[in-house]
Amino acid sequence: MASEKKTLEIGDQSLAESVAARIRELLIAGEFAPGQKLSEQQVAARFGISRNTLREVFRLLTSQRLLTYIPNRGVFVVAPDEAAVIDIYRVRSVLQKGAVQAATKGHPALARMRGLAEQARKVSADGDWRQLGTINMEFHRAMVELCDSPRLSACFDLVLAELRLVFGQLEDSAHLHEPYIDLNASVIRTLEEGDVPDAVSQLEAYLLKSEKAVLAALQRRKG
Amino acid sequence: MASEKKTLEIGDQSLAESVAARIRELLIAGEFAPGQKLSEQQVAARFGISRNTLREVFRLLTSQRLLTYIPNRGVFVVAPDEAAVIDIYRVRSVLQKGAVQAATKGHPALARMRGLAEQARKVSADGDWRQLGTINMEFHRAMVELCDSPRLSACFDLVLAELRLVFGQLEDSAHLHEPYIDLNASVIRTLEEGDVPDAVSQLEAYLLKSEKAVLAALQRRKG
DNA sequence: ACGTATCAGATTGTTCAACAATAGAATATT
DNA sequence: AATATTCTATTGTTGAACAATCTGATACGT
Repeated sequence: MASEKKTLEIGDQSLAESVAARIRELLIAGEFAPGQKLSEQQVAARFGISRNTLREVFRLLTSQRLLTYIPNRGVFVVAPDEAAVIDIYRVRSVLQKGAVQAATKGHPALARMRGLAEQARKVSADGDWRQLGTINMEFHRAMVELCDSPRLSACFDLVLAELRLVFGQLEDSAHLHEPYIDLNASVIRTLEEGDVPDAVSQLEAYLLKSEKAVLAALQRRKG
Repeated sequence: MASEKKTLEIGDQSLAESVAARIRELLIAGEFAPGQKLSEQQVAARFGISRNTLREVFRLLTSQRLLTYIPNRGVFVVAPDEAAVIDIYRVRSVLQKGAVQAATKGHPALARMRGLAEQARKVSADGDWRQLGTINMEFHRAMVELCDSPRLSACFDLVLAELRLVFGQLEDSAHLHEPYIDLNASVIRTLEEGDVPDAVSQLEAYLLKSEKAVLAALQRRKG
């Protein structure tokens, strides 16, 4: 392994946290194979930190479910299977449906959702799938923020990071977001009109479709 | 600080994890004051572990929201305020309502709920408030397990641990569970009859009442 | 050949001692 | 009194060391 460059090293956080953030990006970008073992020595050397500090990093990422920790064996990149994906979408279903039902007129998150839906439409023209994925994620994050609950948002962020990891581990994650641009736009429109039941059913359709697509892609890759 | 005894030291887990579990128990038991600073040296000495290992412990407990970590300042016992309690109950509302709506006939969690409701009634006769609290918590944990989602259960466990911490920090947490024995029994009965909407509304009533009681006790103590 | 015991090497688990970096308090300065 | 300036205790991080555990290879017996 070559030595890592420090990209934009602005250190308002501790070393452990910034390295954790860097590794997290690498994980989500699919730079590591699912199930791959991360040796303490190698990773510590690669990022130029000590083993002790790296261990804190590993604890951090393990608690975010991006790494798996097996006592006396070491740390491994998570390898989400079918069950994990199903569970992730179950969480999404509960949290996002709860969010839509908790939506109130004029909530700031609604404006953000609208802005992101429009942004998605613009970006989709260029074909920048990577950014489209990011915008899509932000759209759904904003949806959960309708709950005004830091804890629910934190839980959702965790699950979303896991899902991004899955995307990164797939080959053809490119077109995985495109079909949903219109669905998102429709959801926010319906929501702004105040028709909650309709918004919920649209959301359910979205989640079901998305889950199927991810499961199919996963099976194509692994199964 | 005196040195801690090792109670039931069965080490199937790493030292860091077992110490984390011990400190967690102390926190929930209210042994530390809210907002109290935990010095690395002192705590490490008290539990007979090195600073490095203790740092892993702190990371663990911080990720479980039982400790607050301020860079370069140290680690502090969380001091949940009104906003935190409100947020905790918001999470409960979303998760537990979602669980009840996802309930299926004959789900094993239903049987556990019934058993725990009966157990609660028995224990309440003795006046063992501590155990009653534990049983009550287990009842609601079982409810969330209706979702069959490890991730939702994990999220709920976190929030429940926080809530237990709040109870521990209050003076008169004794009678905080008693009024709900009947409500719990009623919820599970209704649920087994398959009347989901009614169960949801009973649950809403439970949560509202409980939240108010906790907020009142919190205000009484701090206010 | 097959399963098992043994052993050596590598990796993790944990500690310790040291030093740099930072925050908070105490002191001095204007 | 308000602001600078030490001083000191604590956190942040490292490197080396050793114990405990796992892995894989070799040797053994059936």
